[in-house]
Amino acid sequence: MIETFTALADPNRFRIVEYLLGGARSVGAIGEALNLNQPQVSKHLRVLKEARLVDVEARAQQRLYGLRPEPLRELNAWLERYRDIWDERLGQLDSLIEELKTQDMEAAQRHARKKKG
Amino acid sequence: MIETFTALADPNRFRIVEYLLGGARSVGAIGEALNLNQPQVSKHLRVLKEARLVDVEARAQQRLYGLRPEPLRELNAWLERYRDIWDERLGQLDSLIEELKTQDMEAAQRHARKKKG
DNA sequence: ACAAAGTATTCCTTGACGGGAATATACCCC
DNA sequence: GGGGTATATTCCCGTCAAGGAATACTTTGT
Repeated sequence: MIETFTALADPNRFRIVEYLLGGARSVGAIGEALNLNQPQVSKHLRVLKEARLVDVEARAQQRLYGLRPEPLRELNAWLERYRDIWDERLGQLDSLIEELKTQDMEAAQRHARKKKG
Repeated sequence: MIETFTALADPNRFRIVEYLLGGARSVGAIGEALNLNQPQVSKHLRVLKEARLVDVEARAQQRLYGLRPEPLRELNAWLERYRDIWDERLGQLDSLIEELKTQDMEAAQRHARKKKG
């Protein structure tokens, strides 16, 4: 998780990731598109690869780098644990909403029991 | 976005955020719980505050720090743009699935046309 | 085998960041 | 208002990471 954040914390690496959203690209293409020197592109891609954010496919003498899903999934899973904080609901209303839900469920149960009994 | 990643990239700041998931806490409580010296806690909280990940509430001479939703929401929104990559589907199977869906739709259309005609 | 294209690695320098220690600031209570 | 508590800030130092330049490696085509 921290490695993911570290990898994405660098502006140029972030740009690379954003760029790769358009599909896998070669090192040269990335450098040209983002106006970066080739060595720095390779170095950033190394960090991204170690963070499992990208993988490589050899294509002749080129290397095509593309995004990988795992770290993004983990990021999403991590974020889920904070749902109570960032989700639409404004916190204060939480308990109220939960209360209403509970009331609904209780009402439904009463309803079901009535039918049965 | 990058500021969010930067803030969360530091191990101790990450730990602080995780700890605050349990609710707002004072600087002293954070330091004690995570075994950090008070000045470093204050410094990390400063970074987190500038990244809008936390806010402060004065309580006597204590300061209660709590999580804020905005950056987490932004993170979620950013992640959404990568859904095609990290969502359940395993990438390679994507086109196949899309194909099947299309076939289903075509079948449904044929079906509908038959009924109509 | 050689030349060229594409990429990776190394070396160096510099700036930013985190931790420790000391100090400053704000608030409370008597 | 002085002393104590809680937090913020400053200074210093060591480390680490990013960029530039040069170089090494690998694959391809002839």
